[in-house]
Amino acid sequence: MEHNIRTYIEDILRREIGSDASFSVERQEMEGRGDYSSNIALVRAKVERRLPMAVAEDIASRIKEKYPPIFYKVEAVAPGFLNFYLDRQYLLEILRDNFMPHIKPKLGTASVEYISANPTGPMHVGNARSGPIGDVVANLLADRGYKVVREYFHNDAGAQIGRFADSLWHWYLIACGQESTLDENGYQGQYIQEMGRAVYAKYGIKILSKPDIYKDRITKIALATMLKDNLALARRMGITFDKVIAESDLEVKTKRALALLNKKGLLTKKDGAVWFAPKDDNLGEREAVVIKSDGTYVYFANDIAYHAEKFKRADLVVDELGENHEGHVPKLRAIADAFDFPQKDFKVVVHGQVTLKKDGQVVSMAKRKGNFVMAEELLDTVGKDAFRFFMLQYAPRSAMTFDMDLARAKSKDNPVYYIQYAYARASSILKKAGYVQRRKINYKKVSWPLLEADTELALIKMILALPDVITQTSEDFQLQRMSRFAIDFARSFTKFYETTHVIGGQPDLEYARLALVSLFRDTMRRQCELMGISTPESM
RNA sequence: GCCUCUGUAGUUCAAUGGAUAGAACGGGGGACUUCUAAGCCCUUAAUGUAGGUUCGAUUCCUACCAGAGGCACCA
Repeated sequence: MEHNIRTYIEDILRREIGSDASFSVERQEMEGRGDYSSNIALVRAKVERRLPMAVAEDIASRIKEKYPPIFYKVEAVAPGFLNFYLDRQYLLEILRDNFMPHIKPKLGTASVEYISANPTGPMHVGNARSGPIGDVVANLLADRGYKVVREYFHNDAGAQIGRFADSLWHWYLIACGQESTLDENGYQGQYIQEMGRAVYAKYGIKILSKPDIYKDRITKIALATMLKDNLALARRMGITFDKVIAESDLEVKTKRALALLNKKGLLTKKDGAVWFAPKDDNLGEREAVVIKSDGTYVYFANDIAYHAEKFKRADLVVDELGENHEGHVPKLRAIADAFDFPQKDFKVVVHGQVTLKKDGQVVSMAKRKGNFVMAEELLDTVGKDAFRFFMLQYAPRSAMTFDMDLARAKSKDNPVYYIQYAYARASSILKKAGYVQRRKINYKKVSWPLLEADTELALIKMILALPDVITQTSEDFQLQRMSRFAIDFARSFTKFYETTHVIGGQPDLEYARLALVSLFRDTMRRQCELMGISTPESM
């Protein structure tokens, strides 16, 4: 394991209190609050029936006594906070420690499903938000020690697809110059009209009289094309899937999964249909039809099969969904119960809606209506890095508003460039000193104690804080923590850069500073890799 | 109607019940001839409303107001 200062302080405090009291330890950046602080005394005051300050002072003096080499100052501050100031020597020690090889624990297999866009139209921005989120979750889990399987579910079956097939046929008829009216629930986007024309261009009117054969055939081709496009688009976002599961291939597994549920008594018949009805459950919230009265499966039935399979082969299952599927989550959880998969290992990440503004207007994004902004358009406009970073800046669950025109005009304002710029500057210094490719800094030969300036120590503290940021984020999936930390980290380096000249001067000091620059660069690269953002050597 | 989520500077977003609510963009001002000015420094400005719990609330509870999503033999 990497060194985690925050949890280390937590451990110290826990030992001091000797109970499982809940309290927090957090990193501080504000002047006068130490490097880390805790509210432990405020929490304990109630239990011990003493004044918070008294408790704080008490703990402070005990810790100072017991751990003199770690903290150069531990202070109690009104109304009862405990502020820890880390000793410089101790910091440098951990820094050296971090150069030792770390053994990653083996945590088993994690399945992460994301994007899974419906193939009935091009991927829109709301869908695409799933990409960077799911991908970074996968990266974090891999970093933590899971063997990660990235999955994409291709919804190419069911009633919605039937509707799509009818619509496609309709637009083909129109292209042929035939009379035809589109069902009111039909698809009417630009893209499907083009597809209809493309079918006409390919077959002419030859297939007009054989809808029973060709409707199905052209739909299959259309769906396959859509899948291919979506995966290609994902690749442009820097995402490659290990597994693509097609709903239409699931039939056997679905039958088997339902049989198993039936054996467990979790299926009931009602109104001629078969329902999934988990018992121990408060209400019909989770009840859902799995087999329609006409004998066909609904999507949910296939989802049961798919999840049953995931629960079998993975130790951790993550679903990344849009908020419009949030109502589906209790049912998914019921599936986990049905297949005896622990709820704590089944994580559902929900991302909020993306509202788009274009020409000052809010654009609604309904696939059937066809008025949506395609992810591709956005990706073309801002590029992969800005796209990913933009999506990662906000808490996944939060709704976000996105101004297309602003994106076009101001993609340069994206903080991702601030980060990359800091990285490029660091690279530039190292290159100038001759250290990028051929020669590497030998961290073991660095006189670290020569680094004394506040800007240098601040940078070191951030380097040492990263493991904690990664750990926390891999647990709660609040991805904005990563991107925000990266911005702060870049700022910290920029401050150092602005105040300190690295090259030149006393050789040992120069070497130590070069080492710091190199370390910053390594650390930043790791972060960018986790976020899937490129690190150009120059800009 | 029922359920879920969201209301924070002009705008887009942060803040495990904590200290002086942070950034970015925008607005206003400024410095610098060194390794990259996509940079730096200063400044401007906010918790929807009304109660409640608490030593302490943007965070928890209640009501209200405003917005989004879900409540199909759709996906």
